[in-house]
Amino acid sequence: MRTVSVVLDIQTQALDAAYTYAVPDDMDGVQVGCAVLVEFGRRRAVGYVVAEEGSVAAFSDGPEAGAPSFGFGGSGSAPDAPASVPGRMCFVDDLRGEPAPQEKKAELKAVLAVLSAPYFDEDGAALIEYIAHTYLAPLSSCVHLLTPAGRTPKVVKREDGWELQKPARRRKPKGCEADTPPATDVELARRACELEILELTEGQRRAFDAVRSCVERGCGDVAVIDGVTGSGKTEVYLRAIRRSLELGRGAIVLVPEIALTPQTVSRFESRFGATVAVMHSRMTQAERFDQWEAVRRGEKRVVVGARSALFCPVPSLGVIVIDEEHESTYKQKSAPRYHARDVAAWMAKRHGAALVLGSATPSIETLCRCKTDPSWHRVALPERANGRPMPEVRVIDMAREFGSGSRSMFARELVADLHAALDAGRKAVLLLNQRGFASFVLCRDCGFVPECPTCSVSLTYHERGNMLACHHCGRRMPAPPVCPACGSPYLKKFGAGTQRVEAELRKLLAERPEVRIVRMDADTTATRDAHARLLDEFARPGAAVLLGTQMIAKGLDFDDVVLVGVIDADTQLRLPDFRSAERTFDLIEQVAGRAGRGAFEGRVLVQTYMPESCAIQAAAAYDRRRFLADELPKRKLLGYPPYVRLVNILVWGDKAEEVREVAIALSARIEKMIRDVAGDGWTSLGAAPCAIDKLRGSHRWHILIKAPADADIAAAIAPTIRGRRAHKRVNVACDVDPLSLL
DNA sequence: AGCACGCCGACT
DNA sequence: GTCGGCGTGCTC
Repeated sequence: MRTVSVVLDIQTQALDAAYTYAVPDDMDGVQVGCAVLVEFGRRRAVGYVVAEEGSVAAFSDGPEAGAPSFGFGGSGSAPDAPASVPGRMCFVDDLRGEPAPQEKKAELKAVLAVLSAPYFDEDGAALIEYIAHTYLAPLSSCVHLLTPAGRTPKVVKREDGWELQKPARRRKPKGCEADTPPATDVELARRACELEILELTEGQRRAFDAVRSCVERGCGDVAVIDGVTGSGKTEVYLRAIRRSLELGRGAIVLVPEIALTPQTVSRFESRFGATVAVMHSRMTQAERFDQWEAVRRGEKRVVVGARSALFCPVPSLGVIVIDEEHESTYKQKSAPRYHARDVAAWMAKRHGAALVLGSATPSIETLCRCKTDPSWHRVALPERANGRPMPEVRVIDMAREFGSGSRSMFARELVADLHAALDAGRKAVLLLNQRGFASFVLCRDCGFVPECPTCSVSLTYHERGNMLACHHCGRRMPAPPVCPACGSPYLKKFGAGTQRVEAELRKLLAERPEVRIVRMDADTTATRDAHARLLDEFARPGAAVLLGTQMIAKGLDFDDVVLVGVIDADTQLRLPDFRSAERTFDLIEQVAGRAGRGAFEGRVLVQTYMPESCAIQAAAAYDRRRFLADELPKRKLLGYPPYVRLVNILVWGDKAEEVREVAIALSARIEKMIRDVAGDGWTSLGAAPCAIDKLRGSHRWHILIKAPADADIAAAIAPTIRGRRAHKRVNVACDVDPLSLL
């Protein structure tokens, strides 16, 4: 009898294993990747076929002494069990060590119906298993990475039982179906090649050679293009994709969500035409599904999108490009907490594809990997493609500025340069890391600072509507006229946000009504096409100032920007995070790259109260070596990546006391695991409340673990995490290689 | 998650 | 005497 492993589409930690079902002899179409309807207990559920039962052994880690195996074999979730035999059904009775009657094995339920064509193949199933294993994530959350959002069948409970809801049949996207057969990859490559009119620079040629040999070798090599802003990395990506198409293979390009502007997308479309599929969060589910379908059918061979585009079903994948590789948007902040760069590296190996990572500021982890892993190759592009020099960066000591009598948030030098740029009819970009008007409000009489009632962070004052807003949960409330604690009328707004800088800027430029001031932050880009509209507004000929948060730091390419001002470089630097110096360095280098891209010389002014800090000094000198010489010994001394790996175990729930108890108990088990099995180089910092210990009403604790850089984290931690009994009201999740510890 | 089973308090 | 609270366990 044929059997299959099925991951149930029921979102709970307790059901996080594959279950085995029988396939009736007369049922057709049950394949890996299909959604199926099954009976589970006395309910019905949708599940996804992840393996033919006979092949389960291939997924299993292989039983090790005392450790439960993990994989699609089911039963792996049973704690402290003798190792199960791969590929054999293993009931809980067996695991308890009782002499269970073998006949129980026959009691398999049957698949009731096939609900869909396959969403993924064996490679996809292996990818699901890899992500679930590596990041200790629930299997069903990993399955949904490969499944088109909102287009999968569901069962819902009704009074009269369980009802199946199939997604509505989608009308054919207008026209363009049968009339012209899609061009072959080779033909697409030929057309793209004709559009390669620009001569590559020496650096681009070297980078392309390195990338091309990775593509041609087809063994999952990684090329890191370490190229300054404006060095022409995109042209290298375009040619890498063309080369991949020549070999009959498709491509995936990941960009940070915010870079998914028409500007970026049109670069790819003008080179590869209608074969480009675009995926981003502002699209409707139906639009995404149409793209997903076209990719799956092989009609579109190049996918450009944000993190989740990595899982688009591109047949015969030849190259994956990740632009701005250092960006933290590539790490998912909810389960499965995967890092697109690391998953892409695995996929490249599996598919015999190449991985191309590009950045002006590669992450320290990536730079380090290039030194230790022979399949990771770094190529430098130290010069801009147009031969222009990098703009001069000047650091302005704001304490000294204040000391000499200036009370403005703009240093005198910045004001002078701004007027000069605008006089010449050119443009300026001002960067500020804080949206809203003021970062917090403080009572001058009693020191009270209004906090979000559900998030334990201070509220940000927004001038629009005189509101206080929580930037974590989005809650908004009217700003109180007097101190809620003591009734004092002296509520002072501290710190400057984009709204306040905009107001100051309008005052400063009151004599110049013709100068356009465009503010770009999460508040002004909330609507669907706001991002593109604001950029168009800024791009119009003539003097203009673009004022925004980090979202303006990357990707902008306007020839007539001659001045970049960083209003407060310290906001990042002061965060209690071991990566804050690296982020500050990256931010300054990235934003500096917006200036002087065209024929005009650019200039960058960085305002700071910490002018001596190495991150700022080194960034101003474009001297990464100097930054690393300062930063790496600190990381080593304090025990942070890249010298160790981190795992952050998150514990949260509604009841503070229950969360605390679970966290402390779990911490004890972790410490026991470290003593008994993990060995040297592992440490646990114990259970502690999170820095933001309340978020959206949920109380949060965490356990930070440090492991040796070469440790097999999943293997060591899985028994403790997967093997624990799920608590009703307290959730536990793992964040492997976390980017944020808040 | 959802459903059953099971063991202790106030009520048609 | 039963109805019903939710604590515990199980679902291929």
